[in-house]
Amino acid sequence: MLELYQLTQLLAIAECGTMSGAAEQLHISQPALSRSMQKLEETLQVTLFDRQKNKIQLNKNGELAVEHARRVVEQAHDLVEQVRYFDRSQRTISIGSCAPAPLWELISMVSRLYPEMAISSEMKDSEVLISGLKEGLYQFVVLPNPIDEPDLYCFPFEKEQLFFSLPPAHPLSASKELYFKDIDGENILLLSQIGFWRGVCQRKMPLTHALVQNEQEDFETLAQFSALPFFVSNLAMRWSGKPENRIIIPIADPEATVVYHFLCKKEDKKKLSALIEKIKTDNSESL
Amino acid sequence: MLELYQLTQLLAIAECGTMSGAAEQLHISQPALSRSMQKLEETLQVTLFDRQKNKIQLNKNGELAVEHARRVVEQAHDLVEQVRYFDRSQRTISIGSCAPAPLWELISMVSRLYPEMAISSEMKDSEVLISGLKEGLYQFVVLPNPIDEPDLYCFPFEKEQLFFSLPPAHPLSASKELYFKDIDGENILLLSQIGFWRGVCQRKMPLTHALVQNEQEDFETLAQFSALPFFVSNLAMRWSGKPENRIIIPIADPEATVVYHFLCKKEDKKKLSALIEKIKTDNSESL
DNA sequence: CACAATTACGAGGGTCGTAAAAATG
DNA sequence: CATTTTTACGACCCTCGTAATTGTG
Repeated sequence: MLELYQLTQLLAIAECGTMSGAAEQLHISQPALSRSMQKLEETLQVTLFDRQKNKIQLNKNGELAVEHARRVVEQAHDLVEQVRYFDRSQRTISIGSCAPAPLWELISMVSRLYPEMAISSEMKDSEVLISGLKEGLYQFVVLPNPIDEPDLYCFPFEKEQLFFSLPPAHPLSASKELYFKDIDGENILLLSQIGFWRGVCQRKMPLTHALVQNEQEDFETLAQFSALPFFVSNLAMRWSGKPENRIIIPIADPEATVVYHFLCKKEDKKKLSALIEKIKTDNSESL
Repeated sequence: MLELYQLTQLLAIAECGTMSGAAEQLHISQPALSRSMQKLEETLQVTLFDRQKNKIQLNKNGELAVEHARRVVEQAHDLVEQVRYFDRSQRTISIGSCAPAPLWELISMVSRLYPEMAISSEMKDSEVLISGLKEGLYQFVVLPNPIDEPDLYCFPFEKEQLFFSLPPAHPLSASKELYFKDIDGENILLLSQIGFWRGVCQRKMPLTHALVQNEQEDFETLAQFSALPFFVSNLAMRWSGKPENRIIIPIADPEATVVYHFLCKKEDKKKLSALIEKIKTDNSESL
């Protein structure tokens, strides 16, 4: 009977050129390898090596066998990888979101409702999220707008409202409300992982130079010890509190307010019913 | 360690749907198969079956694993087939010929000169022989004419001269020589395996109806007990003797005489030197 | 003399089969 | 009660490692 271990051993010999070297690489003794290859030749009913008492070399048969063995062993390796990956994906809920804020609540909800599942989440553009949802890359996604498609189930999730956080000394700090254009051109502090807000910012404040921070911690330090304007939102403040010594001024542009929408395949609606119920009851309570 | 026998067992289960059935098909006991699959799940770190005490069924992981396993096992099978086939081809001399007569002598020569080699021979058209030679399908071929190509080595091998074999009562049996057209239109007896002679016959005797015999034995019986004309040649008579009670009349058309040519790759000339030498010395003796 | 491959022999791991148990329809 | 899967136990095959042999540069 041909077995995979024989093929991997054959490949090791092909790599090393010598049996003793291959045996070392395989963590077995030379005699074991020698007999194993004799057995392989026996099952194939073919000689694989030119033997010259003191050294061996693959013959034509051997070289052909090595080519095939490479493919077989590689495919066997793929089998293990793929099955493990698939199994893992079956036990993982993948969430896609257009912005970070919805994930804060969703991840905690999901981990409580489906404690046996692993959770993975990522932020992408709306088109990527929708196609990813359709391909099964995500179990559900969060978009900044509703979507009406026959196979997809969509409902409003929660609202995020953007504010400017200004130092008290800022000339506009007394305003009741502001527009993006009022601050446009000033340096502002910005986090890098803010999803679609990044695009909103660039469109509405094209003249502004953003000091982008990759680390949450760095951002908070700078937010506390600099006089730079930055954004906060109702959701951010709910989770992290109001920034100290700052004036919070709502942004009046319609783009500064979004209603996030939960989106999943209709066929997955049942699987996710617990989550959907929870979201909806929370929504009605918060009204 | 993943092994092939586990994958074949998995495939058997996928085919049978039940473990006991698969065990029977594999000629092992159910418990052995059950534990083998448990071990497979262990090495993959994944469950492959839905277990319900009394019956098992492949789950999603299992179905994916089966798909991959099919490929792996199939490729492993291919490995064995291909390597064995290649080894055999290394130990086989394949001869291609345009006609049967040259093979009679060549095969006996080759089997004596290369007693460890298997011999395979076949008759094909010239173009097929030449392309087959270039592709390595044949070690050498025999053509009815010389070929001049840079990579090929060619020399005249032996001459075959065609005769009519007529019953004494035949109206033309007293002729010193005959042409194809003299017999054209009569029924003649013909063997099926005569290579390019078949084409010669059809071109030169378009009106003749050939009674084609597939079996050498049938042909000889009919040759002996019928009054039909048939062909013989110097080579055929050297090997099988002159037909009894028959008049042998040479055919004067130039197409009735061919000089067979031996043809091999120049790169194979050295390997075949023993044979080539033998042929050449035999040729010079026969002059 | 170092190094490489093969042969000999005993030990251990793993798969196998038989027997028994548990569960289902 | 027949069928199917799993667990338990003992047997045997087979691979492995150590040691010894042979042959080469």
